[in-house]
Amino acid sequence: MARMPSSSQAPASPAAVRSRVQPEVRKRLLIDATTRSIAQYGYSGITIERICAAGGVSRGLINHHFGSKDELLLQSYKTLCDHWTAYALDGMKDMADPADALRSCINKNFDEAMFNPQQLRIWLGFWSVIPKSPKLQKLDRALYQLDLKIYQDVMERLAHQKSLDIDARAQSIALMALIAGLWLQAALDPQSLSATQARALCLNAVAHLL
Amino acid sequence: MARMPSSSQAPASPAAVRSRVQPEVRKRLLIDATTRSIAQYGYSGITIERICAAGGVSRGLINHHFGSKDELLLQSYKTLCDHWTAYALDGMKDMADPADALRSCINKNFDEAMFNPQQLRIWLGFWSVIPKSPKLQKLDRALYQLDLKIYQDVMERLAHQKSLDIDARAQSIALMALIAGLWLQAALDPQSLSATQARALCLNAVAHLL
Amino acid sequence: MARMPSSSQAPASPAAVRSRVQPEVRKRLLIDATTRSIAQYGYSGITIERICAAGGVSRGLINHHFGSKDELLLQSYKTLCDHWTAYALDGMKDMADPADALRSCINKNFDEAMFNPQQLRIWLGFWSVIPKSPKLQKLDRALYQLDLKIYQDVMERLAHQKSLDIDARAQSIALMALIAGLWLQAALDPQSLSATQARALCLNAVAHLL
Amino acid sequence: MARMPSSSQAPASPAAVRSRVQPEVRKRLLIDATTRSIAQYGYSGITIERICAAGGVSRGLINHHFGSKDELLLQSYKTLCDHWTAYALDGMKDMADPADALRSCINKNFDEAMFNPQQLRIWLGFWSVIPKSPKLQKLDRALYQLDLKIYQDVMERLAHQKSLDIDARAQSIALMALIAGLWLQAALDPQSLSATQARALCLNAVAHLL
DNA sequence: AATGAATGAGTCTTCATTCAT
DNA sequence: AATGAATGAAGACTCATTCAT
Repeated sequence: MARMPSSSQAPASPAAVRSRVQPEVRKRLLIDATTRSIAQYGYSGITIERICAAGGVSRGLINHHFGSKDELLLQSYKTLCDHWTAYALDGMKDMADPADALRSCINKNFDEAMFNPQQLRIWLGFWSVIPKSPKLQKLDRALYQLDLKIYQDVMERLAHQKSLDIDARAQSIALMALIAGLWLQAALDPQSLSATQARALCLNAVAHLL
Repeated sequence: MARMPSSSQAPASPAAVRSRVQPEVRKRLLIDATTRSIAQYGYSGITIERICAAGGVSRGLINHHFGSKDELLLQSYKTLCDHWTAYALDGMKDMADPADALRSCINKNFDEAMFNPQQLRIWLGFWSVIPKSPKLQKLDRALYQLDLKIYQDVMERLAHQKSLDIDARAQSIALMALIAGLWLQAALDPQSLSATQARALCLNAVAHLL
Repeated sequence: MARMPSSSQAPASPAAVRSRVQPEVRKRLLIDATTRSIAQYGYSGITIERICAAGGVSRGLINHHFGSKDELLLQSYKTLCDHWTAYALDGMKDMADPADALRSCINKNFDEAMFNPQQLRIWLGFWSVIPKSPKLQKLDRALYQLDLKIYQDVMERLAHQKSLDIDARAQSIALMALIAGLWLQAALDPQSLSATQARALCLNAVAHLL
Repeated sequence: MARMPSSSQAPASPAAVRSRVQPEVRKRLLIDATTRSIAQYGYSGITIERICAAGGVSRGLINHHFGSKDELLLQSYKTLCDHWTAYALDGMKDMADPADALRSCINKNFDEAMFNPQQLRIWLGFWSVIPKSPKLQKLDRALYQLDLKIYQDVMERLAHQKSLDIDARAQSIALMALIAGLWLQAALDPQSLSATQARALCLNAVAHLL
């Protein structure tokens, strides 16, 4: 099963060595260091210096590979979205039963990899700057539409199977908002909401479909 | 009817005059300028200079009255929460019918004063820094518990009235998460969600109670 | 007689005191520190830090008063041009005899205040960036046209007085180019050219008019 | 198309290949790229990256061949001076008539190859850093003395031929300053001075010798 | 010889804060 | 109480140079 946040290891070496790797590998490492830094310091607490320290590389490397901090952040959000997409779609195809698919979808939102304060605060951090960044906005919108399509498809299959007359689109928007709201609450106050509880609330919200 | 964002007036004075007013009045003005600035520039885009410009006062006044930018932000969030609380509670007492009360509660979340991109982005801005600020966290937690209590009470009254056997607390958490998720979505992509649509989704979620 | 480069004194105080002066006074001081720094370090050797050190103020003050280093440089060149204009025009009006006026004009180009390596290198420094800066270009062009007009007027008066048939404009352009070339040579290799020698060459070039 | 018998020519490959050429060839290429870059970006706008891009080689090559950027610049100025010297002397020997020689000398300063904004700004760029670089200073001084000698010789021959009593050295210094001043003016404001006009001014300045 | 990834010192700029007036 | 000049720490970015490949 796919593990979402690849947030790997610490720098390890004291950076004394001038290790030389493929640009793509370096970029991945820096993107990873970025998301880890957001989790650690908060979105507004990240600096080039901190990210590079987290990645165990020198300060100049971000500009070398990304040109600017903004571009790194953009790429990081893109990667985050891509990972989530791959993760959410993962295993959906095999499921013949739409009910299973819907349950699977919901469950993924609340498994350990996703539903933990660190990960959720990464999302929250990006969300807060989306309104001011057209590029991030575009990425977010695409992600939303993709997710919406997935939920809507599943729900339509379910409705058809059970001969229910529902507005699959509206229900999907509601379910996604519910999930987002639970993520948000968990990011703001992890104590107030367990993964089990959150998952149950979602499943209950679509109980009439299952 | 209560108007939430008191976003009132322009500097008014010719700015050349060193107008000397009551500290409390100045504080209110600065807090107001702060929320307006967040709406305009985004949370990470606010600076002392911009806030003071928005308030039509000089750069030194914030530290004079609040001691620090952080304290101003804290007071601003407190004011935002207080306003919301007063607003949400407003008119609740008069309602004998719990169904009316619940509908009123929900409606307030999506009226013009609240459910507009500017206002929602103010909330989003504060949310993003809550995980890193214990003081903001505390305020937010209190607000959440208060809101939760209100919803729970109403739901319990409803359940009793209609002899329904529900978990009022769980339902309240779910409803609040749904509302928060809809706010978030509207903040991220105002085009994707109308107030009418959002309100309908919430009312539908509690349809079994009404 | 006007003293061109007001290049005054060193910081004097250890900057421990937070001296507070009128913005205009501060701006003058910073502009003065700028030209002195160009003389000392060369145009490409000036930094915000060096200029502020030369002015005995903190690093942030330039941006406070000028907004950017570029703007400071622009203002500095403007001041340099204005000073030169005032200086060159100074005393011209009183001279009834155009021959005296021309001699005076020439002499000013080679008196101690102007014709010294430090001062000439300031001009050279600015010249080198004029081709890349439209704003500096504009200032320079205006200065050139003004100077040209002055020389041309004097020469026309001279020609009229002596009933000579000359192209005053062409002669003026040539004289100005000769002066500029001598300035340049003195800036590049002060040893190779004395003020006396340079002055004599110019006077010789217009001997037929005097 | 028939394949030409490979005459072991330089590949001129599609740039993807790591073409390996004689060091001297590479140096020439880099020096050429340097002057072109100064013309394009201005002296203060040149970077190792830009120069290498202009030369179509990788970033590391300058330090590989020249050791430092400063050394490259020094070599570039040397080359510029050498070219000028060869160019100015070129054809001088054949001229029996010193008047022709002087006219030729002057004309070369204002032909298309030299008297164009790009070329003149290259000179201006170097001039601006000469005061701060002893090595460049030395090169410049040598060039000046050489040029001076040439002009002086020609003028002495002319004076002898026409039995004129002139200070050939002083006249040469003046002529060179006039030329330099015209170059400078054309570099600062190309619109203000045509080659024809500039040439005429110089010829007029030595009319008494011709 | 050639490449370009990596480094880190240097620079401009931003901005919260201080404080003389 | 109010102003805004002054400070200086912190940040992003530039860029010559180094060096593994």
